Amino acid sequence: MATTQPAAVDRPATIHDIAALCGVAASTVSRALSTPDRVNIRTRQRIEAAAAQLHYIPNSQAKALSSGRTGAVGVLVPDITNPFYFDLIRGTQLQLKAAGYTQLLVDTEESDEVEASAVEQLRKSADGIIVAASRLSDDALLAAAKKMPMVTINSDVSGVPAVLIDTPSATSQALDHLISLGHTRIAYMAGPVTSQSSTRRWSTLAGAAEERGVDVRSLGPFAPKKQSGAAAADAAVHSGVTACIAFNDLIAIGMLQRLRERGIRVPEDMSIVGCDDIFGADFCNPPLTTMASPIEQAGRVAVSMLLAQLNPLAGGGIRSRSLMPTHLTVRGSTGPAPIVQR
Amino acid sequence: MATTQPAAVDRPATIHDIAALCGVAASTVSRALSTPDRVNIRTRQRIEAAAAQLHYIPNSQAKALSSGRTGAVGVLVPDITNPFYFDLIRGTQLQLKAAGYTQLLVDTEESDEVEASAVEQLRKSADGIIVAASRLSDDALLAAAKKMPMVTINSDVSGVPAVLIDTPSATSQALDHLISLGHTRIAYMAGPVTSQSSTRRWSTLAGAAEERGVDVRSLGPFAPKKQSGAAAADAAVHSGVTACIAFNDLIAIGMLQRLRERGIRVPEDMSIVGCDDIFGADFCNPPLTTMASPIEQAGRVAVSMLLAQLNPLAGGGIRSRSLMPTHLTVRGSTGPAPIVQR
DNA sequence: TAGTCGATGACAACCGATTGCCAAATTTAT
DNA sequence: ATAAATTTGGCAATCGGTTGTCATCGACTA
Repeated sequence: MATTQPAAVDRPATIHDIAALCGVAASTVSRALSTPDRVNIRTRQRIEAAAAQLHYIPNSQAKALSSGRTGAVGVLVPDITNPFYFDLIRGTQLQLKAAGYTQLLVDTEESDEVEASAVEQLRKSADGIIVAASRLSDDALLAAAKKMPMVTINSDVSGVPAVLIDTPSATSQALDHLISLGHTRIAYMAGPVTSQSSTRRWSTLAGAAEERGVDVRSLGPFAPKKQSGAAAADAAVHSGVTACIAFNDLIAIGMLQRLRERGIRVPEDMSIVGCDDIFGADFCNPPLTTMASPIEQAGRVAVSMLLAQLNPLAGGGIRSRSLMPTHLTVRGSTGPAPIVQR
Repeated sequence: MATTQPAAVDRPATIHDIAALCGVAASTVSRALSTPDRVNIRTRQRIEAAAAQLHYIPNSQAKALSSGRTGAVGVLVPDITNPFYFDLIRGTQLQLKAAGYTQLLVDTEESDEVEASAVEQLRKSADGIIVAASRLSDDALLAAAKKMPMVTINSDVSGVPAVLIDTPSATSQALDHLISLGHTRIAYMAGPVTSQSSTRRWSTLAGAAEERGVDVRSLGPFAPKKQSGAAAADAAVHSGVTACIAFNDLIAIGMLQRLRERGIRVPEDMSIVGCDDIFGADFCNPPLTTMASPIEQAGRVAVSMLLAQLNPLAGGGIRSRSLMPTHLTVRGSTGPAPIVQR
């Protein structure tokens, strides 16, 4: 067998090999594979058979170079090791894969400069980008979005399609939850100053607190890492509040650890609310009351929105905003306010 | 100013634009940028200035196509959402970035087929790959390694460079730890059957148990996910052991949760040892005794080994094996064996 | 039977770089 | 001053596809 096979060296097959094997031009092979209707069904079948026989795998570089489309989408996150992004990444990965795209994951290290250079880099090597929790200014983001298709997650900039996770509304729920437990002196443990989510959440919280007539102050900012929790815990204790709403679960969990070290009981002496319901929030000690949202779904939606931008053919107007619902998940880290006020 | 600038449209600049601006050939620009010595220092400076002025960014696709080198390295992990891989990924990412490479992260979904096809795919689009916790057979892995530069993590296949995390030796430590606490009936909660780490660890453990004359049995296999912990916990309880060594922390943490639900106290009624010291192992309830190793460093080492393969120029023989030390971290999930034997 | 049209496939330019080869320019040696 | 040895820079092929243009062919219409 295999008498027809001319020179099956070890080098991967190209469309030229297929063309030679079938006695047609390379362009015909290209069309047969990408625009099947443009080619006679019988030649197409011959070509497909030859392709299979030679284990043909298209060279994505070459394809990208000549067509201008790379088949890749960049996904930028500030910190890969932050569990919050795991599900997000998984969501984008699954959805991109289903659509035949490749995911280029980039860790921007919580830095606006790294993020900007990554965007610039990706401009050549990706068809579009998804930017989670951008640290860029609104203007920079808008400028970037004009240069290449983009969807942001948790950045609300007019003119830039976005998936927003509705933590502000959940924050109000959290506040009501704490108020109903008798807390009146509450702290918000803020995230990075460059984080839009943090500032948005604080403004919502401050407004809600005023309406309800309770004392809510902002402490921080704190880096969104578990280690920052120690400083946050100390700040909270020192400020005399009885409950805290943390920027995210990482900080909240760090606080839990620190408070335990200091012998301060949660929730008896201090209630803690986190945000994101990350891996670990359900099994820490005590389990964390937190604001949960469908993160993986947020990733999928972001991909859908981006792909709609890339292939405008399919009907349906392009959504430019998508709000993901968020709800409060009550666990063991919140409880009645201590009776003895200090 | 900018009178010389001919047609600075919005399209990114190419070497041809630079060439035109400097009045030299495109090839000279290419050389000036990649082989500076091959070009007169004065023209080089002019070219560099022009490049900066035009915000030139080389097109990686084109570069890859003509040079054969992509400047990218594929990193394959079975499950992105498994916290164990976070630090690994971060390690590879940092080291690759430092060397000017791009990381292509792929989630192989715990499937050998997905893994195989990813390897095939990456053959064109990456210069080399790093495969963590491969689910491929030894033969398949060896065959793949012959086709392209590769470093595995936790796969011990002769002929394939590998970084091995020395959990077997730590497993013996864990066993001794449990024995010293008085345990004599111990279970190993096995991971996936296709996981080499799991089988290697079990054989080490079985050998050590025989030497020491204690009863260690293998239960499972269990998927390396937190949900599997429930089944694992029930199996352990049913088998009548007083201590368990779990394939990884995910299973161990899942067991902790399940045991708590069933009212079985840890460590009073049952001791649990995990493996990997993942995010969460220190703050679960009780904190998990586990086997820790420098995962991020493992990622860095894997990258170094791969880059040594890619650029054999630099002196120093290529290491083909690297063993990462592991140690037992004792926390609250292990304690003395219950006095009343059932 | 002549004329028209759609389907099909081949040719060739092109994407943006790299690189082998050669010629011109410059330096050095004689 | 001339020849030889080096630099230095340009031409053109190449990587592996995509895509616009055009010739060919058969079928259908008039």
